[in-house]
Amino acid sequence: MSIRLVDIQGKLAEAGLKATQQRLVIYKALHDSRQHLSAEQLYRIILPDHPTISLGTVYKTLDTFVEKGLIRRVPCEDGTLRFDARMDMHHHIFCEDTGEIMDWDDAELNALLAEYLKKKQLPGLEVVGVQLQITARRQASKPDTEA
Amino acid sequence: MSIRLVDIQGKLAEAGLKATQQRLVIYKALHDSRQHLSAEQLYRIILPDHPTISLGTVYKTLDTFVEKGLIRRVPCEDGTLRFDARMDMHHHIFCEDTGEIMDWDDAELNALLAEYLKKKQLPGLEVVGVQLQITARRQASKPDTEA
DNA sequence: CTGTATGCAAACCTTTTGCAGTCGG
DNA sequence: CCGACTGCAAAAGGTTTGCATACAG
Repeated sequence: MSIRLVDIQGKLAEAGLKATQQRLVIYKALHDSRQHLSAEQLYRIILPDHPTISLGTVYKTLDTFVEKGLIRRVPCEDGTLRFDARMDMHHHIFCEDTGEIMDWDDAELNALLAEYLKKKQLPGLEVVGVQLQITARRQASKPDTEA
Repeated sequence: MSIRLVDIQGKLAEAGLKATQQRLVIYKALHDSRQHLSAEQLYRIILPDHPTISLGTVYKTLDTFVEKGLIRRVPCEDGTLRFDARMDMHHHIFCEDTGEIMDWDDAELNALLAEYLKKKQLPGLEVVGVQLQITARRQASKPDTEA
C-alpha cells in the first residue's frame, strides 16, 4: 500500500531529478492516497507533517513529475486539475453527485481497448494513452424519488 | 452544418429557458464551431458581431446550458474547461503537441462500449455518460527521430 | 562547491458574484 | 407587466513567476 522511500528515490534518479525531501514527500502523499488530488488538496495533506513546505513548490513539483512521466494529470469534469500516481492502464468514474473520481480496473476492458486500438489507426497520430471516462450518478434506491 | 435559429429556440423552450439574443448566439457559435471551446475562446469568437455581450454572460450561459443538458463540459488534460454541443456518444483525442481536442466517431466502438456497460454493473451507480479519452502525439514521420 | 530546487510574496489569469437595469413571454 | 436574464465591475480563487537562500550530488 505504502510506497518505500527507496523506490521513490529510484524513480527520481531514473528521471534525473534530485531526491529532495519535498519531492519524496509529495510523491509519497499522492501515491499512498490512492486518490486523484489537486495541488491544493495535496498541500493540505502534507502541511501538518511538513509545515515549511510551500504551495508553490507543490505546483512546481507536480508539473515536473508530469513532465518526467512519473505521474499523470487527470482531467476532471468539474474543471479542477488533479493528479494520479498510477501510470498503468485504468479508467475513471466521475461521480456527478460527489465530484469524486474513482478508479475502475478491469482486465477484460483493457484487453478490449488494446485490441481495438491495434486494429484502428489514428491518422498521423501515435497513441500515448487511453482511458474510459465514465460519468455516473448515485443510483436512486427508490426509482420514483425524482423522475 | 450551421444550425437554424428555430432549432435552437426549440431546444431552449424544451429546457424552459428564455430565448434571449445572447443564448441564441452562444449556442450557435459553439455548435457551428464543431470544436471544443472554452468560455474565453467562445467570447472572442462572438465579440466582433456582438460587441455588447459580456464575458460573465458567456460563463453563466454555458453553465446554464450544461445544467439543462443542452451541452456538456469536456475535461481537458491541460486543465482548461471546454464545452461541446454534441450530446451523442462520441470520443475525444487529445493531442499533446497542439492541445487540440478532436472528435473520434466509430459506431463499432460505441457498440462495443454499450455492450460492455450493459454486462458490467457499477456498484450503486447509474451511468450517465461514457467516453474514451485518447491521448496522442503527432506521429514522427521518421521513427528514429527521438527514441 | 555548484547549480538545481525551495520558500516567499507579488503578479496574473480565469471564473464567480452582486446588483441595477433590460427584455422576453 | 413581472420575473428571468444581462452587463458591469469588483472580488475571489487558483496558478505562475522572480529572486534570494538552501541543499543534493
